[in-house]
Formats: sequence, C-alpha cells, structure tokens
Amino acid sequence: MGYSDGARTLSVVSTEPVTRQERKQRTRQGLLDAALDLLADRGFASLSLREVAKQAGIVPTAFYRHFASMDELGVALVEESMRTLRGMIRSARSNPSAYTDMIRASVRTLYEHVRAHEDHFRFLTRERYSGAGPVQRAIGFELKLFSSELAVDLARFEVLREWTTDDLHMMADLIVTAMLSTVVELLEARPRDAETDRRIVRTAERRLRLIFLGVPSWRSG
Amino acid sequence: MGYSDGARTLSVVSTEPVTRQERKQRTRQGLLDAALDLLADRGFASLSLREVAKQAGIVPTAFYRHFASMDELGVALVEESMRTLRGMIRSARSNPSAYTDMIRASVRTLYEHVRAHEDHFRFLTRERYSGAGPVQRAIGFELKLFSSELAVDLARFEVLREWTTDDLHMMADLIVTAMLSTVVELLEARPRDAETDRRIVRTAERRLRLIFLGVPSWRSG
DNA sequence: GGTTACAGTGAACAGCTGTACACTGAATAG
DNA sequence: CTATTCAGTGTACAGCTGTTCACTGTAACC
Repeated sequence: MGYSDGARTLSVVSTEPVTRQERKQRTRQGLLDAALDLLADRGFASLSLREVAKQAGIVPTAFYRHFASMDELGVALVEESMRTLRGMIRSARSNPSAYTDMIRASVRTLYEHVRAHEDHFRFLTRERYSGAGPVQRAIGFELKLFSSELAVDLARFEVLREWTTDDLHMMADLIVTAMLSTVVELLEARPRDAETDRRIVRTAERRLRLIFLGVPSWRSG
Repeated sequence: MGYSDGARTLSVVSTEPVTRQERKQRTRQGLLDAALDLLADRGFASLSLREVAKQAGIVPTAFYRHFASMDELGVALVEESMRTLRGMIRSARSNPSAYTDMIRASVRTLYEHVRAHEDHFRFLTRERYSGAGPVQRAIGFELKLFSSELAVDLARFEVLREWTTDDLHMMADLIVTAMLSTVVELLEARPRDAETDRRIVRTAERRLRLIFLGVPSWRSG
C-alpha cells in the first residue's frame, strides 16, 4: 500500500491539524499563548480581548468561539499554570531525600521549574493579589489546595508526627509564602546571570532551614 | 459661652479653605482619595484618568494641574501609603517589650494599623507584584528599605548579636513576607467578625514564633 | 485698583474598547 | 452527493479612553 502509507507518514510529520476539533483546540491554545506573551510586562486587567485576538492572529469576534469573556480566558490560564505547578511538586516528591538534602533538592526543583515556565509562574504570582475577579479567586482556591497538600506531606516527617493539623497548615502556609517570594525574586532577578540565581537559591534554602530549625522546639498553644 | 463660642466652633467645623494653595492641595488629596476609593475592588492598572477625575468631582483635563499622568498619581499613592506603614513601625518600636510579648505586641500593632488604613495596605499588597510600572518599582524600593530597617532592629536582640548582616536580612525578609501575607488575610477576611480576626492574628503570632524558635539553633553557612 | 497667575471648564479629536449581526467556506454527517 | 455545522471573517456602532486647546473666574500680587 504505497500511496496511503506515504500520505499518512507525511501528515504525521508535518503535524497539520486535520480534524475540526484539533484546529479549534489549536487556536484556543493560541489564544492562551498570546495572552501569556502579552502578560510578560503587564497585568491581566490591562489586557484587552482585541489585543489578545490580534496577537493570536484571529479576528476579535472569533474570540467568542473559545471563551465567553476575558475572565474565562483568565481562569483557563490559571488552570494551565496550576498544571505546571503540580508537575513541579510531583517532581519534588519523586526524589524523597531527607534532612537538609531535602531542602536543597526541593529548592533545586523549584528553581528549575520556574526557569522552565517563567510565564506561568509570573502569571500566578502577579495576579494572585491584584484584584477581586474570578482569576484571583481561582488562584486563591488552587493555592489553598496546594498548601493543604503540602501540610499532608509534612505530616509524614518523624519530627512533625504529633503536630496538630492546624499547626501543620500554619507551617505549610509559611513555606508556600516563602517559596512564592523566591519565585518572584527569580523572575525579577537582575542581572540575569548564574551568580544572581545562585544567591537567590541559597537565600531560599536558608529561609527554609530557619523555619525547620524551629520545629524541634515547637510547643503548640 | 453664647455667640462667639458658637461662631468659632462653626468656622472650625466647616474648615473652609481660604488660600489658593490650600484649595489646590485639597483637590490633589481629593484625587488620591478618589483613586483609593475606586481601588477597593480593582487593580490600579484598570483605573482611568477620567474615572478618577469624575470621582474627585473635577473635569478630566483639570487632572493635569496635579499629576502629569496616572503613573505619577500612583507613585504619590505609594508615598502616602508608605507614610502609614512607617507610622506603624514607629508605634511598634515605641513599646519595646521582649520575648513572646514582643511578638504579640507587634502583631497587635500590625492588626490595628491595617484595620485603621485598609485602603493603603490593600493598595500596597495588591500592586506590589502586579506588573512592571513605576508604581511597582516604587513599592519594591520602599519595601526593601523597610526590610533593611527591620534587620537593624533585629540586630539589637541579644540572640542575634553575632549574626551576619546577610543572615539578618534573610530573616527580616522572611518576617516581612509573612507579615504581608497576614495583611492580605486580614483584608480578605470572610466573614468580617471578631473571631475571624482573632484566628488570623493568632496564626500570625504562631508564624513568628516558629521563625524565632529557629534562631538559637542557627549556624551560618 | 489694575494686572497677573492659574485651578478648573468644556468642546473636540483620533483611537481604542466590547459586542451584535450577517456572512463564508470548508470539514463533517446522513 | 447533498445538507448541515461551525470556526473564522468583516462591518458597524455606541461608549470609553488620553490629550489638545481656547476659555473663565477669582485669589494673589504690586
């Protein structure tokens, strides 16, 4: 079957979208990417539907075939970014070292994921507090979930076995907050060189060390 | 007390502006207040010059008599908000208790100042990370200064006497970050009752306690 | 008391915004 | 092969945006 095989291979290599669903999915992703591009140095609230559509290479009215509003696009962006973040903790969990090595490994994982997906982390950290819209609510909700998962992870440690869940949540929140501020530092790092990165990473490690050092002395209430 | 007292009281109460400078200063403040009002549930970037002018009760073009652009208005807002924040640490420094009492007193001071100037704190925490404009740079600069001052304050403690300045800055940053997240929690507190406030305040105290508990065990490097 | 400085006015502008509507053309379904 | 579905188009409109310009009335100045 010469012809048909050749045709199939060609179509696979060039990855041309064939089905209508594929095409639609592709421009939808195009809109998300376009928005993420424009968000490099501005806030989501200052983004216009027309702008995003133009950047994605479609006419403004076609936007509505994919999202009912910019807010909906924003929420989709939160979901996409959160998928990246969850990929990160999956990586962090997969190499379960202990002691201070765990801190070094975790910060290392954070560092690499931030550098690999700067736009997603920039979006999350920027929009987290900037308003009261659906986007902010979605981020707040997801981060709370994230913090809760971390609390469960913490509970597995020997020293934290008999902590109350309330105390574990407090500690998890503190860690998440500290890590998010590290993310911001990485995104705003100037100059953009290896030494600046190393300094930020080391500071992040020291922050975590200080927090963990307090654990053995902790008495609840 | 009859007439004269009554007349004086009246003139004092009505506080009519007389001089031209006073009038100008008053509408300038009106613009700042108008912006702050509009910022209750939106980001600064989504604010328009016309909107602020209307809220302040002046015509759009009169805006330029006070600020060359919205960005300039924003920077002025940062300065005003920072004055509030500095007023807070002055209060905190004025009752110099020690030990865990210091933590309770500091958090108490923070709590009261946040509740007394919600709009200023909301502005600072919201705009801190949301973009790359002059406003964000101004906030970043001021907060870095703020953190440095805290580092100096920390150096006065017995246990922290021989810490390196680098370690002190690391700890100060961690504390500022934790406190700013407490500010956000207070501003977003739902429901708005005394018990929610108490819970947030107690969590803030526990965060600080955990951080300070690590101090005696700290070894630099 | 006459002159000047200047905070605030009002009309006008070009450019952007979200959204309604009727349309086209090609992938899909029968 | 024909009919339908539907992602993307193009036009249009009302409303908002920042900024210009010539203006007015009054506090401040000499």
